[in-house]
Amino acid sequence: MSSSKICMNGLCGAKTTTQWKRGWAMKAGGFATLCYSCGNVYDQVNYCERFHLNEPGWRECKFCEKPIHCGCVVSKYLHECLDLGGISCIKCIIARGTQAPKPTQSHPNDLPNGFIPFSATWHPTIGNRVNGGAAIDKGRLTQLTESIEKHQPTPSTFSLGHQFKQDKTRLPSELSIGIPSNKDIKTLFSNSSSLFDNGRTELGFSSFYESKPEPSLTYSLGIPLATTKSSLDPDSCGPVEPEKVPSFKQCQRSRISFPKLSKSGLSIRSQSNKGIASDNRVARPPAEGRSRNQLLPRYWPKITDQELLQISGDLKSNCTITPLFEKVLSASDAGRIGRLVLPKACAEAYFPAINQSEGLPIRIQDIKGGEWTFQFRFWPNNNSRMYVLEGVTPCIQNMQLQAGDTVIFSRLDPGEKLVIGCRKAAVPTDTQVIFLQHNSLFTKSMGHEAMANGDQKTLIQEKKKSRNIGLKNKRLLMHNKDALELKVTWEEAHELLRPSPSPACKATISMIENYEIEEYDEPPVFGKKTLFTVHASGPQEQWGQCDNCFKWRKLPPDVLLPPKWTCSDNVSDPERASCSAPHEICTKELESIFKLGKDFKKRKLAEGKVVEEQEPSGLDALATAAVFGEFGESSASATTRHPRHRPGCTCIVCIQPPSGKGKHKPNCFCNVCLTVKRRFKTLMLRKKKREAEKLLVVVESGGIAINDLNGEGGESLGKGGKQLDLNCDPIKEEDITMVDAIKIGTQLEWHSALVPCSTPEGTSEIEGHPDPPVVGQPSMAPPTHTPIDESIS
DNA sequence: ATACTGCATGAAACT
DNA sequence: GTTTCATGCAGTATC
Repeated sequence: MSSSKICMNGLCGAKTTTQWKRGWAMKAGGFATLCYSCGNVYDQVNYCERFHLNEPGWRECKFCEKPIHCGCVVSKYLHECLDLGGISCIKCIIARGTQAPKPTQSHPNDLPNGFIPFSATWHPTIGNRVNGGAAIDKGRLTQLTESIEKHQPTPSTFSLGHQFKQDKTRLPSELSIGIPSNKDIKTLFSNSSSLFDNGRTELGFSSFYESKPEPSLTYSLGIPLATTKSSLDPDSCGPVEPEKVPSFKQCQRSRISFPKLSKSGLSIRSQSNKGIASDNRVARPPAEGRSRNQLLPRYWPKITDQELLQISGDLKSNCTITPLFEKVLSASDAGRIGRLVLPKACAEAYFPAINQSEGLPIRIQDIKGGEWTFQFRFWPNNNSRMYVLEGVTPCIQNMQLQAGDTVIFSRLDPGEKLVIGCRKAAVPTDTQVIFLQHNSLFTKSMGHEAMANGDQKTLIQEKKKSRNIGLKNKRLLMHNKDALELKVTWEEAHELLRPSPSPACKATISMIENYEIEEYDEPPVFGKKTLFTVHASGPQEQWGQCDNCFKWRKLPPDVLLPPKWTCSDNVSDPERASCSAPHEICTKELESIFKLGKDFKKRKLAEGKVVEEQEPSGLDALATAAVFGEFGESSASATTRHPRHRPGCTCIVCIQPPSGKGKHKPNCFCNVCLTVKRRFKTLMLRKKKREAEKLLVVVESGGIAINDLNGEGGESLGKGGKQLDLNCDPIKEEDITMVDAIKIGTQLEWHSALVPCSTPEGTSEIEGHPDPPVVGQPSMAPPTHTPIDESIS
């Protein structure tokens, strides 16, 4: 359909509109006409068919002096108020019609002349119509109003615009009333794509899918919130076919001149049914604005009526507040950088249009009445824009917000002043997700995928959907203090893993880079937690607690306890294989041990920042543990490594010096560093000795000249002899040349020069070790193997 | 060394 | 495949 007529919507500006779309069927015959540009709806005589004004045209809201169209729901200055047959001025939000909250002061233009609220009608073409209904007189209107006040059932609304997008979530009963089927609508609107681009179509039809009372969000701050549970007389629903007759509830329509219920709202309630996010927030489509229908539901304001009233009360102003959108603060939003990323659609819909990247300063009021000035600007981004508010830190801090909390932007009318509000995140949100994710991971690692039951998955999905902290905030999640705590717990959990007690469960031992790897066909089980004490000069001890008498029994360090363990299982110490046996050491000493263990854990937590930076270097933690063992009288902590490698263990895995951040200093005298130095020195001396002997044999037999050795054997050291290839096994004599030995000796001297070798007394003996040396710093190649438990985690 | 700035990147969401 | 947006990062400014 095309014509050259001018759009009647004075704000459309589409004076040259040449294309008109066919809208829905008119009860008078034919089809409504839609303005291609603004989506405004006209019938064939160019005026809105919705309210059937006696005299089409514009009138003025005498309250706010804004022009009011004939009642066309797409009029910029006329709020949708279809649900109960009323209209409201979008500027002053004072509604008139059957369901308007009664203003404390009468609107001068109350029930304008000629205004007749619509009611549902039946149209032979598209079935029940819930808009553009029959004309009724004022007497009938009064009657309806009384009926509404009498019944007050639970209204709900649904808008067609949403229906198209959110078809999947509609309740089965949703279209049981006089609403065209999707097919009908799609047919009718097959050429009306722009209709959904400007957010107007949603005003055209209403439906019902919520059973919960949804109060109107039409507020005037000077007006007490009226209870808007309401109804219409079923008669007003107009003639409909019996099988299509809407229920009483369906027939009435809540008067929403504001963001209405949405799919999201429903979704949230579904969540609440599952015990998550159990608030009664309902996401509402945003208020009028440019491209408002493009706003993602997650940005729809989920502000409760009480909160709105609270804000209204806080502002102590006789104004109307309109929630526009909200956003969950990301880590970067709430961070010190002071930049709040605005959803593009929201920024373009509700903030001033800006052409320059620098943007412009924008004043936003908080709910306490304080004024903040932010820089509203954008950055070019992939042929698009990224809108930010700069300088929000003071405001965020003032409101004591952090990542995960929500800021809500609203508009204060008259004056179109922006207001920023907030909502704190629910407490369990983050940890819940982390726990579940960890739980899922853990389950998986144990080979128990089946254990990740549907509830958990659902829970995770729900949380993901809710996006309180989105997936893009993984880092935030893991840097959370709770997460750190959890991480430690996770490591501890690893420690408790035991091979399945099943007799059929036998270990398959394979060698990977000279390390024994035990593999089991069956998933591990949790063992009993024990405590280890490490003395600098003595052997490490393990302590296990009896499940019966709760006494602590000393155990050999390599014993792994089953989940249930009692004194009678203490085969290693027959004297204390009974609960009646006394404690091995006095209670005070035990307390001391446990306190040290706790202190160690506390310290670990306190060093969370360091842990963050160093993660996932569990070896560093081991080194720390080793230091702890050396300098403390004794230490007790749960090992965080493979069960075989306890604190104090000096095997090649555990003694690897730290690398990267958190390196030990050259003059560090910790157990790890001293052991490494000692072993390296011993090894090199032994090599020197062997090579000298070999050379002697060669020289004596008139063999190879020394210079010739440079060509082959020297390669592994590099031309400058500065690089040492420790991937070769230095024990293999055939790989070592005299030059190698000399150069290695030089390396050792150089290393010694860096690290004053002040070997403690009693540790100066030459020590051999079957493992190849792995030295981290400063010029050594990193170890090539992956520690066992790191590969697990 | 630290803070600020403007853009780039890539995962996730969306179409 | 495209868009959005959280965050990284390099260059620059400031202390």
